[in-house]
Amino acid sequence: MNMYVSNLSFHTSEEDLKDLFSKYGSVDSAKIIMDRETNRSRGFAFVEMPSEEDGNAALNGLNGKEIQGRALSVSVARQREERSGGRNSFSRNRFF
DNA sequence: GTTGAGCGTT
Repeated sequence: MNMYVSNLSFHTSEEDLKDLFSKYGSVDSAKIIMDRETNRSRGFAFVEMPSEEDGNAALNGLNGKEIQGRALSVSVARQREERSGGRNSFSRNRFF
């Protein structure tokens, strides 16, 4: 279960997300996206959970949850890219 | 000590 967490506070850390999501189930990893050039938080993150039912529970439980002054926006993440073996750009069309 | 919609460096 890959989830997209947006509207984060700039003070929120990955551990904060792990702690929040772990209340609804085991969290595989939480990654806050930082600007690659400035290394500053971009205010959104991705959280991966091994269980989808726990993931949905966390999604429903944490979406709109106010943390550190900002209301979290949780949704199912898009597919980032084909993991490996992608040899042409046609693989990007996830609907085919 | 900066900012505020968004889908990530492999």
